[in-house]
Amino acid sequence: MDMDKPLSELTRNRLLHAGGEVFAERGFRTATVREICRRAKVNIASVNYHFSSKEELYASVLEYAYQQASSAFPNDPGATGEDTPERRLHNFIRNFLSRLLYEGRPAWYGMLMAREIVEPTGALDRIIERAIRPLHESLAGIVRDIVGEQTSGAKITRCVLSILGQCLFYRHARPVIARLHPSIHYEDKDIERTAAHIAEFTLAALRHLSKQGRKR
Amino acid sequence: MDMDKPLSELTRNRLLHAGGEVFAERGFRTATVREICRRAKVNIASVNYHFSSKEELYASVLEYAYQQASSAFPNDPGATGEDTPERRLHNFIRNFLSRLLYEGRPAWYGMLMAREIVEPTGALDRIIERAIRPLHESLAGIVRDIVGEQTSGAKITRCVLSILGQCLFYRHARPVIARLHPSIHYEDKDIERTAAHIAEFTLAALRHLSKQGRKR
Amino acid sequence: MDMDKPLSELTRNRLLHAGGEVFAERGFRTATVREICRRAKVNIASVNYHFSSKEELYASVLEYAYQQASSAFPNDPGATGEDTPERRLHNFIRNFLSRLLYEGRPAWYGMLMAREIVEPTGALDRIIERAIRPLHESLAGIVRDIVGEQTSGAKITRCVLSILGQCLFYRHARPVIARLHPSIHYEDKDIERTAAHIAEFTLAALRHLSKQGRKR
Amino acid sequence: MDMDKPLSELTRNRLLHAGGEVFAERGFRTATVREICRRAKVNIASVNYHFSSKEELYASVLEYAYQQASSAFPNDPGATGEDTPERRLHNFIRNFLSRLLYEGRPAWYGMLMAREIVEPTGALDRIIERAIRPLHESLAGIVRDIVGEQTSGAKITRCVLSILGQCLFYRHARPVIARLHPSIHYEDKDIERTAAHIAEFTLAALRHLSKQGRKR
DNA sequence: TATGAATGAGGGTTCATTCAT
DNA sequence: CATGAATGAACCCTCATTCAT
Repeated sequence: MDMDKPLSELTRNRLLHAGGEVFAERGFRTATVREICRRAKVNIASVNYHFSSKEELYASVLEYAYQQASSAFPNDPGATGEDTPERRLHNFIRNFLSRLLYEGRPAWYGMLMAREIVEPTGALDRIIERAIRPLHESLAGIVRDIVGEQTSGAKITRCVLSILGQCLFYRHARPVIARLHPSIHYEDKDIERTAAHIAEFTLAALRHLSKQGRKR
Repeated sequence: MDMDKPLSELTRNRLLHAGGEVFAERGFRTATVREICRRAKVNIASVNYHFSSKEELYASVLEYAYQQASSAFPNDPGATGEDTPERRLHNFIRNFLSRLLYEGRPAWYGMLMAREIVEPTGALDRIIERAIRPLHESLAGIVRDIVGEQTSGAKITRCVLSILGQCLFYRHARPVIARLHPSIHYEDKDIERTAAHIAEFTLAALRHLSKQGRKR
Repeated sequence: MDMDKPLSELTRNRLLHAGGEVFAERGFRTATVREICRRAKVNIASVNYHFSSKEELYASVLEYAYQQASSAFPNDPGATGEDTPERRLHNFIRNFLSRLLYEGRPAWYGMLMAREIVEPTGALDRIIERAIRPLHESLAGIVRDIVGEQTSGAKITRCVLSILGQCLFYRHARPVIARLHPSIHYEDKDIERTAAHIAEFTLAALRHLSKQGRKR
Repeated sequence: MDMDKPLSELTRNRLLHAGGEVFAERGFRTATVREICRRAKVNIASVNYHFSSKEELYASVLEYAYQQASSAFPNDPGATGEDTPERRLHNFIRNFLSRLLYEGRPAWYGMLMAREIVEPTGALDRIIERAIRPLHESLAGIVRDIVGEQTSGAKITRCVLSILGQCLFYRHARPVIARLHPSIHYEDKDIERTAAHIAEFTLAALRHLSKQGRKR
């Protein structure tokens, strides 16, 4: 049958996938268009034909990765439903870790995000507005529900950073963790376990702050 | 006693400093030997003459940076003295953050370490054994002193990762934090404030674990 | 009688016009097929479909430009009518300058000719026989009528070159003239003024030669 | 003996000569760095090492050509000595033609100038100030000495353009002249003959203007 | 011991052209 | 007839490294 999928879509998609892999492995500058095209099995001029430049390809890969990750996992992790704030926090952490560490397709979303955060390119601003700021705000809402309204915005921000820092560390420091603590793996159930720890660690801290706040 | 080698030593040192700056700013692959030599005001062939290759220069820079940082800050942060474990934890966090974020000379130690953690080169293994493993173990000792001996090693490791993750996030995600939370700065007193938050956040969590442990 | 070919004719014509513009602006090698097709608003494959190659398009553009210019201006400038030779010379110069410098549609005939003269392509020979040789001969006839039959053909040729050189300089050196003498413009009345000068300058020279010839 | 001529000078000079040839033959855009390096028998990276870009090489070639031509022929053609204005005009024309058409080394000065005039690059402004404006002014002085002070500056400018146009035509239209008038050559004595014609043609015209001016 | 010129591999990009649709 | 995606050669330039001095 072969629905009327245009031929170009195929090449474009191949480039997006190959680009995602190579950019994730090597970073923007170190990645080469030639390697991407080799892996995508397309002509080297295709990048400029479909994306007009390496930089644009990179931006498109980030966009594509974001969409893929968004559709693979619930759209606004932890913010849905009428669960207790504690459960929403746990859900958020599990979901965020899954996005970062999940090894399925596209395996490189987390790595791309991590690279972009540490070594930003011109595409960072778009990423921040599209993906990161909503994440921060969503998490801040959950934290506020736990610690109570009397806690200052600055304090809540610090807590958000503490939570994200704990999660992202498993992505950023993965090579180091692999060497120092080889017993920590990244399968689904390992991610579950990691999420459980971070949720417990964080909840204890937030409850402490909540009590402090109420005392004042 | 070979007093007459200051000139070549000088060139070496200039290359180490310039290399530290440029590698920290641009990363290993993106940094260019020309730029390093330009900034060091030495001949372009000096890198290969003194270090035989760009890669060896990079390894030497990491080693040099580690030594400089070790002499600038207490050698084993938080492990010294006979303070209470809680104060030692706070000291450790403050000290680690300072190393990571301090902007004085050499400003690039933290950035180099952060880069190496996220995007390891061949030099990572040496770094791990020289700097990172001792750090992990030192911190694990403090955590154990707080939560008590009955807590499992795996749990302690997780806590160590949670602490380091909170700290490193301020380095890794600095560009993002600067955009989302421009009120967070990196002066000495800001580092102090960040350390205070992380210490409080962590202590609350650890005390919770400690109580849980005792219940069991 | 084949009334139904307007569409392909339209594409051809659009390519001829766009090609004329772009070739005139950029020259044969520097002009790109993409730019021409973009400006003609036709598919990029059209050039090879209608003209089989960029080179053939260029030759067709030259041919087309010649025809357009021939129909826009009297066919054999200065040779018609039974005017005095002096008036015919003035007419010739004005007409030739108009062809070269006229900015209306197609504005690019003069530029194409000028480019082809300075930097000939494979199409030059055709141009010479179709356009340039008749021009030279026509002008030589006028000159001969002024200086008299006793003047040698070689001398007449030199005079023809002197006249054409004066005219073409305004085309060839236009960028330089614009910088050195910004008061010289290229509107209709400016062309008239330029033609008047060249005609006066030339007539004085030719009359001198004429007198010299008669003395001998 | 081999005086201490640096080795680099050799490569630089080779590139200047090869660049002059290729740029003259093909024009700036069409000329390739590869071809230039091939002809100069140097590595392809040498252009960027010695001149940092193709564009800079081109500018250097123009500069070099100008200096070579200046030293090969009297510096300010026609302006020297206390000759009569008529002889100075003849000298100027002969000298200018020689620069343009001389086939010795570097044969390409005239072609480069001609190309730059017709199809200016970014280097045109420098050329104008260094070479073309002085030429115009020098020639304008001679013309003024012949036609008298009462003639307007605009008229003198027109005469200068008429003279330069006659001369440059032999360069610009050389391919066409070669086809239409194969009896015209470019040897030294032919240049002499061409100069004689242009000088005679021009002098007749200028004397006419001079008389007109005096009548008024 | 130190220099700066020279090297060649490989970088991203652009081009006229071709081909399946 | 017409399209737009695909091609591969060639473009200029940058790089870490080497070599003669």
